[in-house]
Amino acid sequence: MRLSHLEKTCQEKGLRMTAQRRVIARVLSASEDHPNIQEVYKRIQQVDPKISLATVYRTLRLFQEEHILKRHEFGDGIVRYENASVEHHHHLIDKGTGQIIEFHDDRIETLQQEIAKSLGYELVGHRLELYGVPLKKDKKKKS
Amino acid sequence: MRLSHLEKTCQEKGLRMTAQRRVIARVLSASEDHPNIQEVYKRIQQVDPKISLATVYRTLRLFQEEHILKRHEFGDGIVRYENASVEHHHHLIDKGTGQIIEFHDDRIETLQQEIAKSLGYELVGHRLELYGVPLKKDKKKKS
DNA sequence: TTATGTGCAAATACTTTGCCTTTAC
DNA sequence: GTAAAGGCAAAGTATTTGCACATAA
Repeated sequence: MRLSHLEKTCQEKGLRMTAQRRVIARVLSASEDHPNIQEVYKRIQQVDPKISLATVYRTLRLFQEEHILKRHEFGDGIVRYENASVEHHHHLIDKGTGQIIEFHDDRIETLQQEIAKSLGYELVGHRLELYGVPLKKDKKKKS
Repeated sequence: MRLSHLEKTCQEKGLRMTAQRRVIARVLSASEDHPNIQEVYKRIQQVDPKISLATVYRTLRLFQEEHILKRHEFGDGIVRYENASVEHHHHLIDKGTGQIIEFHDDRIETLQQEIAKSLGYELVGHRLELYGVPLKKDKKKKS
């Protein structure tokens, strides 16, 4: 197959597929990390340097509105994007290196539903981020 | 007593207390919501219209760095502040009205510690936001 | 064909900074 | 007295928009 996952998603949503959107969709499909706009733009430039920053902004906003992308802001004020089609998960951010680790935990999900309900709400979304530093495992060679 | 809570905190931290900082600390002490900068500025203006926006920015940043305030961004791109001295809690945001409800739940806290640990990290911070819509309680008058 | 998308530059936030004046300690 | 803080306007960033041209369907 020649279409990237995101290209297919765009088609399914009935979005008009221009060359620019194709490139942007491909770049994002290929991204397994959480790039910010500048990074996305840089990657796009490497494929087609003609694509303007305005188009990138417009397209990322469109993809966001269509729930093709998720927008994040991990406490450093920088907006990042992530392919929304990947399985539901949360993030643990390494305060030292900035590395982002994805995780999922059903107990948390259940608990959140429960809490929302107890407050009189139906949960329609949530955001959970953990910030941590690596555990010191000096005791690696446990006697 | 004449000093607001935040004024005292500032003194404890050894911050130089200017008239402007006093006003800003008082306004924030009196705020029980989660105002954004514009709102904070407006409230400050009502006390002392001479205080400049630059000073508000500088002071809010300072208070943040000193852990006197907490910075939030609840998904709408607007930066909001909250008195950091209040007890630890999380937020549930009403997607309809934007109303912010605070809650605390020890089970969540414990679970988060556990998850971080299982990923090899020591938890040093976290962020949890729930987004919900009011439950329909039509059955209010349960037969 | 024709509504929609794009590139470019200008406009609009929002936030920080330089510099000179003011002030807390 | 002196280092730190404030006011103001200018400078940065980040993002959006107006408009003429290009293009997908």
